[in-house]
Amino acid sequence: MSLKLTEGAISVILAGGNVDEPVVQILGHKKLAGTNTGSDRFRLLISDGRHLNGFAMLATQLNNQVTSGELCDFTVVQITRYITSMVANSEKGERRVMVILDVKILASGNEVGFKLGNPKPMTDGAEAEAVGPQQAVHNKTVQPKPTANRPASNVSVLSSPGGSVNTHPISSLSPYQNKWVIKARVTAKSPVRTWANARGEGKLFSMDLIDETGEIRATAFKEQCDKFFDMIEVNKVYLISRCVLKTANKKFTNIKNDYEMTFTSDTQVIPCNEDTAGIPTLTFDFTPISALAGLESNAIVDVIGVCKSSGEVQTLISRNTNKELKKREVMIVDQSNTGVTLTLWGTQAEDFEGSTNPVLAAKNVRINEYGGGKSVSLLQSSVLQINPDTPQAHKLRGWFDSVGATQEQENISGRTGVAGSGFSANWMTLKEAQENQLGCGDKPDYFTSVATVLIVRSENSLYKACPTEDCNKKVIDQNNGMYRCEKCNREYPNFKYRLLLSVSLGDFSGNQWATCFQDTAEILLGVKAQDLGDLFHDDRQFQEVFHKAAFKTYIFRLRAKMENYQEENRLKVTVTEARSLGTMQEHNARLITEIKEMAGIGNSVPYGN
DNA sequence: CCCCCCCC
Repeated sequence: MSLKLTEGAISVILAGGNVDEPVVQILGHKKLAGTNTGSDRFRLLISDGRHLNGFAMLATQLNNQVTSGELCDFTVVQITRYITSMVANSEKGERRVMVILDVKILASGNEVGFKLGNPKPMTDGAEAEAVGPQQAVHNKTVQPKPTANRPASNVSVLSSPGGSVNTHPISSLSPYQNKWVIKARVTAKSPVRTWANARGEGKLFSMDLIDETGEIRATAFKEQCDKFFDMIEVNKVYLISRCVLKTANKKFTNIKNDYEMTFTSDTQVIPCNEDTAGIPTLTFDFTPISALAGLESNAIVDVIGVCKSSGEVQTLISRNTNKELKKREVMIVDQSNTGVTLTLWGTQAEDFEGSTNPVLAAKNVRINEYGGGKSVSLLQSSVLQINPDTPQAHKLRGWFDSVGATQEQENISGRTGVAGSGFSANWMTLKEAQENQLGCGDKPDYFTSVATVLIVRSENSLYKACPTEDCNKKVIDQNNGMYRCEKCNREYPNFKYRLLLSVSLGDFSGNQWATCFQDTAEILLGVKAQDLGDLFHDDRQFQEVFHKAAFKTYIFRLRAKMENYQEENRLKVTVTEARSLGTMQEHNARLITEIKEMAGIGNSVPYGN
């Protein structure tokens, strides 16, 4: 193998010229740390044997080749793909930066072991020497300098005489300079969303942009939202300039960039229909479905799988917003021979057609844990592609048609715990539930306890509710034979009895007050709410029902949420299910399994499997 | 200037 470097390549490239697949030697690298993992960048010192270039940026997808040592000092590589771009530099105006997109290693650094040739740093003289026709062309397409008195709307930094523009890599954008134009593809676009809070109200949409060097999120508020929403289309390429850059809050995004852009009244967006092949489309970093089980809840991942089955659209009411939600759960499977439930929301759920077993590729889905199983759920910021035309999707299709369709997959979304009961894992004693900070997050936590009913409060346990189906609002007795429902805003001649029962539950570790609504209260009391209401006039019989309910033991499914009541945090617990303990044999079998798991004895499998 | 992303 020849180790001949492409002498003179660096001066041509830095002058704006093109050199096909130059061979260079790596003589050093420097890590430019980002603020989060995944946003680190490496700057390489490269030599063509004649000149050194200390401003060769490595595309982030090649970072692992530096960290693995593959691109260590003295390594000789062929640069198979690169771009250059002008970046502002405070001392020297602009400088051309080379971004290395792909390399082929020709000889490892250890193998070579020394510096080839006698490369010298590039000087302005050297650059001038290399100026050719290309450089002359590029000099003519430099953007006009913004001036204070120029009308902003009719002179565009994007309209240059030759029709071509110098564009800047997304990876070079920062709040410290605003004279840039990016050429970027929209990979995701949010719907318009409105907000209203203490600081005001408005509307916005946001989009994700990528080019060969990186990605960034951009948001358009209010007027800009109206102005650009219809124009911006997913998968199209645009020339974008004059946005404001600010530090991205990593809490709200998984875009790998320390900054994000905000559109301003000055912002220009021009569709770009030419030379867009070099601008990448959305890239995925798929996690095999089998690996999802080992990841933490709330982690954001990309997944790809074939839809093996899909459920019906379900309608539910959000506990937080009281808004109606539509969701559809589909089972996707992949070559790891594992399946996971993927949850679609809204119109995506309604429009979904699963009967043809489409391949689904989803970017930025969130891992959820429910009942010991893991599932993935689309978020507003997720991207779902159905039957994408990619090699990976075709391979998956081939696997599914030949093997996957007929084979049984392990389902990591299946719940552990008592088989077929709908009960889930997360067994806890009452004390553990109190000590494990359950319900301290945004969402309630669910747990399961075996506990005994100690006290059942009869006071205020029964109330007269609106007779309308689905309205359980307490009615006001008008004392004229009519009952008023404030929620329905009307009076009825009748009502129905509803239960809202406070019970103290106890186990060996402690006790906990909990609330039972209609269904669970009827189970604990052993009577229907209506029948209990009919007994109301007979206090002895009425109280007897409550006495009989005490000292019975159940498997309780409990929902826990920490609430602040009179400046004190207290755990509010609701009974969502109360089940018979079953036979002692069944109960003991579960306990024995738990003990084995705790002690690490044998190949114990979750109870019920 | 948003930052909600849902349910069992």
